[in-house]
This record gives sequence, C-alpha cells and structure tokens, in this order.
Amino acid sequence: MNLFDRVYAIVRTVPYGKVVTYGQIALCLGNPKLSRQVGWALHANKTMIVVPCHRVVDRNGHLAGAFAFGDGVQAQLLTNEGIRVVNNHVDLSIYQHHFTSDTRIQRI
DNA sequence: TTCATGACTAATT
DNA sequence: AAATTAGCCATGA
Repeated sequence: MNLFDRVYAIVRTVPYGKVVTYGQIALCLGNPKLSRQVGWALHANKTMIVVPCHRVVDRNGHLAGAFAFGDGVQAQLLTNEGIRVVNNHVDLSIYQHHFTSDTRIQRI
C-alpha cells in the first residue's frame, strides 16, 4: 500500500469537528519524521471531497497556506464543522483528535 | 543513482 | 517572539 493511500486512510478516520496534526499522522505511519511526506501526500491528493484534508493542521494548530485550498477556504470548512478558527489557527487542546489504541499517543 | 523539493518539526539565533 | 537553519525522507527528474 502506498504511503499516500495510508495517509488518506488515516485522514478519513478523523471525525467531523476534529483536527489532527501532520506529526500524528506520521506517527501512525510508523515514523514521526514522515510529517513532510504527509503534507506532500495531501498536496497530491485529488480526492479532497472524500478525504477531509482540511482537518489536518500543523503542530501548532495552524492551517495550511492559501496555496492548498484557496484563501480562507479551509478556515471556512472547519468553521462549518463547529470549529472556532481565529486567524487561520485552531485550538488543538480542544479540537485535536485522539487516535485510539493501535496508534501511539501524540505529544501534547 | 544522484539531486532537488516539500500542506513538517525541532533547535538555534 | 519571530526568523533562520538543520534534519528528515518519499517522490520525480
């Protein structure tokens, strides 16, 4: 299975109204150093309708740049899910999704 | 095979 | 606190 497909599979598990970090996904892939490839996978993602890549943010809760979705689009999508987005930033302590058992616990 | 690149992260200025 | 540097590694040329 491709790295990309694994990334998509993980991202699809993120529930409505929650977000995850690239590092978390990388950790689920087995190597926390893969965070860049995670972002790259999402960049190459053509099925953004199926894969909720707007729920993926960086370690600080900052949204992706405008180049990825279009200016303000990701913020709007997250807002529609009930997530408070301020200045392209979300509060991870509230909205970060906690992966279950089979995945390692992410740093807080 | 070697080189450059990137939706990242951590450490240093 | 903000900017820069360095490490990371799967792709594509």
